[in-house]
Amino acid sequence: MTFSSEQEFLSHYNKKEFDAPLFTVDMAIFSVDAGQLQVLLIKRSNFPQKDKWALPGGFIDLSKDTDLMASTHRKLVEKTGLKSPHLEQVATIGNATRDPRGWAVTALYFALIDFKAFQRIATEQTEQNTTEYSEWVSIADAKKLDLAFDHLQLLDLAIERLSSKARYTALPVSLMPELFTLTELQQIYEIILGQSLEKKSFRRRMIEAGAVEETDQSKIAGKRPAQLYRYAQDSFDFHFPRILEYPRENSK
Amino acid sequence: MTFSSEQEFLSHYNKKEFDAPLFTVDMAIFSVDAGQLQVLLIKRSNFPQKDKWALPGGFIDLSKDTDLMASTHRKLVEKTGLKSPHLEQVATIGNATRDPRGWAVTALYFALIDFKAFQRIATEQTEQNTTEYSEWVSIADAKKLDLAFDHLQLLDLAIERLSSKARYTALPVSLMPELFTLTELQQIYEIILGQSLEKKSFRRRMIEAGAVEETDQSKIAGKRPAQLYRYAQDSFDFHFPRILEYPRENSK
DNA sequence: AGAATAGTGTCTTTAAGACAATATGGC
DNA sequence: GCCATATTGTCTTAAAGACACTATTCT
Repeated sequence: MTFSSEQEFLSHYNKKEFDAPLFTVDMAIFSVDAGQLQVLLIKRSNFPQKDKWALPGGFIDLSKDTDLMASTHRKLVEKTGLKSPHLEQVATIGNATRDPRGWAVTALYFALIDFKAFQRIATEQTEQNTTEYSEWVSIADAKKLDLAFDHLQLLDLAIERLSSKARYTALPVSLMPELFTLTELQQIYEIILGQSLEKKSFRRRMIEAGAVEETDQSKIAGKRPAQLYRYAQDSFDFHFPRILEYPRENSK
Repeated sequence: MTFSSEQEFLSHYNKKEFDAPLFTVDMAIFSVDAGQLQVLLIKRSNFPQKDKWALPGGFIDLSKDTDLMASTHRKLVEKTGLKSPHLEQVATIGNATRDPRGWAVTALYFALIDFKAFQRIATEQTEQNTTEYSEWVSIADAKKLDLAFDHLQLLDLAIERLSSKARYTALPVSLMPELFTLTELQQIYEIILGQSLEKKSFRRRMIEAGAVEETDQSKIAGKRPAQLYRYAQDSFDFHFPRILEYPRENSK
């Protein structure tokens, strides 16, 4: 059948005639608590892979979601109640075997949220509007679970992206509350990178590159009070001029 | 309807019951010729957007393609005849308005190929097995065209990824033949970055980081013969320790 | 005073940028 | 010898790493 115009073509077009892959979005929602990087997992309440732990995600709602980011954002709000955390696409994985229902594609995102803010919201909305049970799991524990589908691999991709971006961006600031001390921020970086950082270099880098700015407040928590800083850039994707190095050989 | 086992669920599952977005892969195939970055565009021979220039791409073949990369690779081979160029995912874009047929998602890739190798293959297989007309277009020209769908935006994304990776990886080497001179390689970098680079810094960087290695051959092309080098890493994703800087203020 | 945490001084190191100088081969 | 292009020498600069030192508060 041939058509003489775009309009005529479109009026005859029926996408159900074609075999399309399943398409979902999945996300790794990260947070830091108890000195460890945590990820929010849900327990699947439906087939397939019922009762397994999985990354939150699901199908696009073609009538509600205007674009991929909006769809992911909607799911994130449903799970956490948080409106504007950092959300970023990691990769898109698709193959014939990852889902027993058939050829399936997933767009993988990761989100970074402040654990304290999540707790505040979670206690407010006592009744979660989700039927799925969810839980924060440390990365170390998550890697030991038998996650649904290829979600272990997806989780690895997301962690790798996060830690590689922590080497040259201010991204980890999005895991912090509005005001924070540089020591607190450094601890978050160290958890993400799995490596300890030089205090002086870290502070100099943050301040001199203009990533953070002093506030007039300080935080008293036992010992010497610490200066509170706030993030001083528009985007968490702020790039430092250089990468954080891996530890040098000859350091004691 | 409830199911008592995964098997029972799957035997009743019919994906056509659900409304899924259209899913395609698209790619920006880059090459350098005549001192300019070029992209391979095809002229669409079917509706929708018939007769418009577009990035090569299309639907997944669920029976032939094992995964997304394989599908993209197959399309790339169909267009260029080249088997193992660099191929990399850039991003996945999906929304309700980018395709008149409905909610559509595309996984965008870019490929880097040696223009000379392409010409050689193209003349070998005189009869291209593609019905679509394709043509190399310089980036400057491509940006002036009224490309199909949101392909102008996709092209921009791919170019941005390429040039940002040229700042800290050896990726542009994949646009070169097996053996090349450092001056030739530097020219490619300069075209991609749209910026001239310091000769000494460039050579030192390439050699000292171990990205390239001398061969015992040299190239005579008129004036002083130049040493031929080959790439000395496994992956084109080799990272240099630092980024190439933007030109300094006080340089003459 | 002592402990613990916050914050600074300052020397070293690494790799890039600037730019002048030298080398090689064709004509 | 002259020109064009290839290649090197070497000084400067930017920002990170190392590590010791000082500062502030609590008990």
